[in-house]
Amino acid sequence: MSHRPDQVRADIDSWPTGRLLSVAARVVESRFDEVLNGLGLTHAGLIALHHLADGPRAQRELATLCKVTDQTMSRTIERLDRSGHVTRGSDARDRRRTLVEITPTGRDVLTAARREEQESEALLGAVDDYDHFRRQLIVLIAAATAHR
Amino acid sequence: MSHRPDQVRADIDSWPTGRLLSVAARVVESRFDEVLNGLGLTHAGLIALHHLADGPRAQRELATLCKVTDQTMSRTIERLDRSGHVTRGSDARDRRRTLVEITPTGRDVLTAARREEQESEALLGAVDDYDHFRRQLIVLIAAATAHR
DNA sequence: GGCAAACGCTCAGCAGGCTGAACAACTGCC
DNA sequence: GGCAGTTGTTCAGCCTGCTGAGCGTTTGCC
Repeated sequence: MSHRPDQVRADIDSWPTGRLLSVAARVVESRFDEVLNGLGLTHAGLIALHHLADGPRAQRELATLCKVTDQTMSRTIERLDRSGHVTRGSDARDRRRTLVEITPTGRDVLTAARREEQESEALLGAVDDYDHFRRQLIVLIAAATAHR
Repeated sequence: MSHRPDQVRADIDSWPTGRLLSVAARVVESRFDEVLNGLGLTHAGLIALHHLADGPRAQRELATLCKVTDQTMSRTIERLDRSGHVTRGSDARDRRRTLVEITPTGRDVLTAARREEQESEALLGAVDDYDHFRRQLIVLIAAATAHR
């Protein structure tokens, strides 16, 4: 009862778009969890590593790039540090700053994760115009972060 | 440095789609936070109320509809109960079950939230084909939840 | 009737978002 | 030089996801 496919369908149609996005994000990301787990990484950690590939960065800079708050990034980096994927050191020029650098292990893990990422997103074949879909998401994020 | 628009753009282009979805969800939902706050509600609570509009439901049923785990729903309901938006009572036919029912206050708040929801999603004007975009999200969620 | 299995919910604990507040280090201006 | 303000990070605390485990109730089969 109340589980007939058409009813579930009608139901989800009435959801606010924000919620659709959030559910979609969860299901897509969860497909990748196993891989990440095997590598001792998390989604947030992976994104941070991604931004560290080109060289060390201050935490705040990383936070901005990853579009999260400084506080959230602080914890993410702490975990990456504990797991040996990055090292932290204070900036000699400005001792308020923490410079975060990817370790060789971190780099290996990043490479492996990137390789698997492609395949893991196979699910997205369900979307008819993948590139267009991604562009829409990017436009949306830009719109939201711009005029504010 | 490294904050030139084209560079930020190039950067985000390389993000995995799951992450784009998650960031988009956050920015869209955050636009609605103030309203929700004013009503003493949260996003999770609102979705639950939405599914309670047609009558009382068991918690597990609610969890399924909202696409979250039983445990997550348990806490959401607990908060809605504390804030007076729902009441909980055990099902006489099956005392394992908790029947959740929306209160008059809950109904008022739901109506108010729904009204504001429309306007709050104005941001989504940035997307060129809104309906198509939503359909893609729904297809994606369906694909992920189906063959599993 | 009785016992094992399934079911519905909660507790514990972790990760990842957020805000507000604290604190040390730097900057700027007098 | 010194003090006020800004900046970079962290601490505390909240909400929402998740998994794993526990506990009471119901079901089903002998």
